[in-house]
Amino acid sequence: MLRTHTCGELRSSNKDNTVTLCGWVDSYRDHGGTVFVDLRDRYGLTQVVFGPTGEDALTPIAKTLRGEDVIKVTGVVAPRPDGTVNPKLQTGEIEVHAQQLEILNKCNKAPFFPTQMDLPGEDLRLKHRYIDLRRPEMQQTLLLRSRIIKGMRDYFDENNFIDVETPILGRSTPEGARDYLVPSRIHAGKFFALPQSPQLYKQILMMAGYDRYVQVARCFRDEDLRADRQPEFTQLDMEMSFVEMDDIVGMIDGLVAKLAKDILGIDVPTPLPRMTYDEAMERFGHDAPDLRYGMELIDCTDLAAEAEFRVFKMVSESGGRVRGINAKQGGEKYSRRDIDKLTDYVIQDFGAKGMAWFKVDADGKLNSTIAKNFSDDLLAKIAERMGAEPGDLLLFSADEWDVTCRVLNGLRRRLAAEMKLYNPNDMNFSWVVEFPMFEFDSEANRWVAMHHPFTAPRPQDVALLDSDPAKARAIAYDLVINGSEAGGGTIRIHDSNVQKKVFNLLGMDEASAQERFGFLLDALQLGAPPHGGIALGIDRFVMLFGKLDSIRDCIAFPKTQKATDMMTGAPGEVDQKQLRELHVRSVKPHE
RNA sequence: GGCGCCGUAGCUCAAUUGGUUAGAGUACUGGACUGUCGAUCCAGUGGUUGCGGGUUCGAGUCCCGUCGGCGUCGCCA
Repeated sequence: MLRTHTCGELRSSNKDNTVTLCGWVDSYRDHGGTVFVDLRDRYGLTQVVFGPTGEDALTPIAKTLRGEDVIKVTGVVAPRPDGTVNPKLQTGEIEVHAQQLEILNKCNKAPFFPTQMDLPGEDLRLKHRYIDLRRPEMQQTLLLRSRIIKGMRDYFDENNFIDVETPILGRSTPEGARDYLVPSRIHAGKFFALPQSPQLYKQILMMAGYDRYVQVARCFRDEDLRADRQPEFTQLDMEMSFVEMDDIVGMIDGLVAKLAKDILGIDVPTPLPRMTYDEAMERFGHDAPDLRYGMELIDCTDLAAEAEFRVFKMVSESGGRVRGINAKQGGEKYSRRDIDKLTDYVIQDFGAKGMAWFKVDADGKLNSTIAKNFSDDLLAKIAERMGAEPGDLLLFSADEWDVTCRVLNGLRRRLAAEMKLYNPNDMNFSWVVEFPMFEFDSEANRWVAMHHPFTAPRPQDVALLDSDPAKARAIAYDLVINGSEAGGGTIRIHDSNVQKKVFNLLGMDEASAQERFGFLLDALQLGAPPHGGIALGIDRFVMLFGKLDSIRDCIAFPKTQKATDMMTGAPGEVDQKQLRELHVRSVKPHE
């Protein structure tokens, strides 16, 4: 090693030691006769002094040091003079009096500095990621990520899981997300796909007798990005045999409690609370509700039917729903202008046709531009149903059920954030269970699997696969943290006949099911144990445990919203020769 | 693909209703200084206002297009 210590470890007890430190110049203070340099590495900062007590010849060289130069300094540890101890630094009681200085690498014209107060734009941070990653905040996040992954690995190791790697080059399955494709050189015209998840491999491992499998698995989905979504992301993937839902959920309960304790120092009581999908949608309008605050959805469809107000009346008579939320004491905070903005928001983002609202007067009466379309008696009933008190703001969505869900979930989240209804440091863990097996895709005019096509229906719902697929519920469970889906899993189908039936329901005839998933159907008839599992989104765990707003801050080298790497410039052009070898011709758009 | 926000010095930002030579802080360069720790003081360098077009006597500012970053809807089994 070029160094004897890190920049975070010297204390008064090292007095008179001769030490060698290496690191980056965090800052320098040139006083003429004396030059102070704060030397930084990922362990901390140490003040190095060049001056009359050190080698005089060093001072002229020390004067040339600038931010982010990489240097090696040898010197003697000394207590700082009285009155110059820096309590902000862990090493603040000492300083190193330099005797030798070597500039290992000069930093010329840095586009920005890890030390600067106002962070530069994210594009610049991503382009020069090596500078951004020097920031203590980024280093803490990557350390947190490392600790979370180690905590997970240790936990599953203690529980007798085997870590098995699965292929990155696999077969494309048109179901689900868009695949990243890799052309095959050896097989002209054929392609591998990068895995959206190791789903089928881990099921096959169960059939192979590896009854407790775990993997930190990189997954790829070629879909549009969001603040919490990257095209390549990391899952803690696990699968168990001879289990029921409670076994998987209980195993994860234990993991969550351990991580919360070890990482955040909080006690999370287990078992974590569970709620069915239907209840979540009814009470919160979303399958991953944020339970850190109330403001639940309240149904007023029956009352709306009595109103003269055309929108309410028509919606309730045509099978739609009229639901609302009560923003407690929101009447003053939200002006008419603010409410107009909320209306634009729900129209623009969720396809709402409008938003009805009432403010609750000091005497408890509902007041709004639409109030004249309601009898006093009806207004009183609505107020009572909504638990209205003076000063409250009531917001309503009247539309088809799914629209009211989207609109009110959006409003609920936005208002809760704006009105600070929860402490951002609070952590809430829960399960949402019993998801529907299928959703009807009106564009494709067919059923699609809500989770994936290998999800087992509840035993009592198997008959519904034939009679009423919409009503069939899956043995599925999502882990929800603070209103985010942090993971999801299911018990899998282990009966080839049920699997064939589901494939059939999803519009696959026997031949194409055999073509795509024949290996699975075969395996399901050659000794398949009952099994199930779950995958946790590690990037999101880091986001939530680290209180970060962007998934990009949890990943060392993330992609931009347009799925590019600003540092390397990927994706990039390739030679014609490479394309020819791959039997691929590139056709640019508009040509 | 839709909607929205942003783009001015290396960096972070300002620039009145469209009006003179586009400013400040910081970084950088030179100088002063033996105890600072966001060091201080003096002086200086630094600009195709992302790019292209348009409106106007006049555009950083208004309009259209385009590129890039971000947010969001669709999408994400």
